[in-house]
Amino acid sequence: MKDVAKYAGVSIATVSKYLNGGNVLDKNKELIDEAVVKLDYQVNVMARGLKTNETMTVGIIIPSLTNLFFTTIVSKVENLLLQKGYSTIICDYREDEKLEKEKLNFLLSKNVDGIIMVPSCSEDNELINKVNKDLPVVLIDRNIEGVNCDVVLTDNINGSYDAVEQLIHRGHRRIGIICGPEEHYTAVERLTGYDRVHEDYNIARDKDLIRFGDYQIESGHQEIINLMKLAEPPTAIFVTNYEMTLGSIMGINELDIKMPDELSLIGYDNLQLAKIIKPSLSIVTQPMDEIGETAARLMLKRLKKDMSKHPAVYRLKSRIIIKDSVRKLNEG
Amino acid sequence: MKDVAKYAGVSIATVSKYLNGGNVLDKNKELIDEAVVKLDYQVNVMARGLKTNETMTVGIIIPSLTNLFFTTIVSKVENLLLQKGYSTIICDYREDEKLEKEKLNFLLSKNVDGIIMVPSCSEDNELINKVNKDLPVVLIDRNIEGVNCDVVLTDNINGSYDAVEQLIHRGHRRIGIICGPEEHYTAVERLTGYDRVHEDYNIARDKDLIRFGDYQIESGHQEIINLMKLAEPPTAIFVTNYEMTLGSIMGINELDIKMPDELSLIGYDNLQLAKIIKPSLSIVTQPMDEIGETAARLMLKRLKKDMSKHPAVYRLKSRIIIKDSVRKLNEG
DNA sequence: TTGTATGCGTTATCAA
DNA sequence: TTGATAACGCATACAA
Repeated sequence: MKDVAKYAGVSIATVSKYLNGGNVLDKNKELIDEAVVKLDYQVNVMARGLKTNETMTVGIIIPSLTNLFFTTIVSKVENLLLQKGYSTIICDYREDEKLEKEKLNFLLSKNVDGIIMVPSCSEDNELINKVNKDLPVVLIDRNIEGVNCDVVLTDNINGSYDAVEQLIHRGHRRIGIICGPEEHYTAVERLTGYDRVHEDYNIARDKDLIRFGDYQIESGHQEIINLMKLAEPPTAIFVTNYEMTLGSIMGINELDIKMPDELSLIGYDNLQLAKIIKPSLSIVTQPMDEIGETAARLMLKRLKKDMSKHPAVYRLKSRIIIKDSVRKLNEG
Repeated sequence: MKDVAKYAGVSIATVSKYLNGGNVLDKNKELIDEAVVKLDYQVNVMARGLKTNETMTVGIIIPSLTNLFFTTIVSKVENLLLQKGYSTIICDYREDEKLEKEKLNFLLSKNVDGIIMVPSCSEDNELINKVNKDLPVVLIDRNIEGVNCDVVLTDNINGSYDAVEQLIHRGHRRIGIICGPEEHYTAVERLTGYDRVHEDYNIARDKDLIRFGDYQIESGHQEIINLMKLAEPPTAIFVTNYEMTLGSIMGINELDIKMPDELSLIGYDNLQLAKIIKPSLSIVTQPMDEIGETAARLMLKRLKKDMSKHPAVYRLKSRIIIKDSVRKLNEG
């Protein structure tokens, strides 16, 4: 900037003011513009940060960088924040709660301006609340009891409810579900939807039909085999995330089960996959781009010190798409 | 730090020196340690950076955040660099070359200390070389003609050669291959391996058996169908990345082709997938963790101004795993 | 070994 | 509108 000032024949203060949107004589504007181009001037983010106490950096913490659901959201967030000049430091904690805390501390030590995170299910609210006092925190996908920061969720309960209801409408009564880990936030919600629709339609639940996986491919594969090997297997199965959906399709192929004749299936999350599978797969899709967009906008708003409606809770709608993998059961 | 100095009753310079590994009287060490804990002191990365001219930040640029191969590598890199105190700013350019340049400039404007990137195949060497003059650049997965920076690659040619050779050893002569985009660095290499082994074994190539996809699920699905609908379909097919392998398995299911009786298949990249598919899938796996580790170590070395053996080229070995999806063809 | 003093590149204040 | 100047928090050269 010193060089620019010298080249343009004005003071440093004038350059700084102009570059930050201040008013300057037209003559000087031109001079400075020219100098900036000529000298290829770039602001020193460190020096600016030292003064403004802002790093223009947002930390993102997710459970895994190899989970398509999270990385799709992160990709959206990253691109939106970058458009506003913000860097994102993306950390994954590999589903390890100890690592989660480490990454959080790391981001804090790097003086990020805000944090967007998908917390582990046992993350404690005190820590989050404490962090949230110093800088904006936006939670994604999972809420934490007693936490008072912004959060962007999907309506897992209704999504699950609607999916199972579609099966019921088509005459299914023995409906299996492959859930995520028993204490997991979204897993609990999705199971709740399944429970409620059974209650509402007065259908007794069979414990054997409710399986808990770990949201990984292999458990989807294993649990669908367990379900289909029951003495009285389900006529339809609802699988509650992408990885397990993938696994269950492998299982169906392995057992040579005809879909939808011998089994109706509704999967989760990946539209692309749904189109490729034959018969075309019915799924519940979460609006990943919208989730990312909402989280990014919310964060940008907070970064501008706009704390209106804090804490904000967004419940985005998931969408259910019924395709050929579901058939109507003949009564009797 | 001023506060720490005051609390400990020493000068700022003493605190700074101690905190940076300098020698200080034991008595003062204790005092400073106590003050640091008491005041929960954290260095101001901006102020430090302003002095040292280092941001302790490495930029990572990849084509896509939704590609498992890249995100696995990135996850490894991120974790290793963090252990040394480095942040990573991860950018994806969504396979868009224009966006790629934007992201590169963005990272430069953020004064990152180094850049690790998977370049688009048409990235120009001049730009990279220019950047590489100012800060260390490590290329991953794809090399660029005429570029003089460090690069970490997989031996695609040999990996492909070995895979196809295994098929030949088992009596296959009509071997299909589903490649990536025609100009793509790794796609060209993997096709070269296919070509060479055909030459070495004196097997004529049939153009119809060589298909070009785009490394996405759908093209794997489409091309395997094209291959199997040939008047004289191949007895074995080699699919050259993960997404297309996924797609081709969908296609096999759709066409109800019995594997390996009617078709032998070798896929790519995902060990987990290979274990789940029935019959168990033969694959070529790239050492993703090793790639990430090598790139991270190389970057750390360059960041320490150790420029020995520059530019370094690493060619990591891929591994071929033959499982039940490949069968021995009866001669005659 | 310790402390004083300087400067890193900005932004912001205030006088001109 | 402009410019001189202080301050941000730290690292370091140099003097003590």
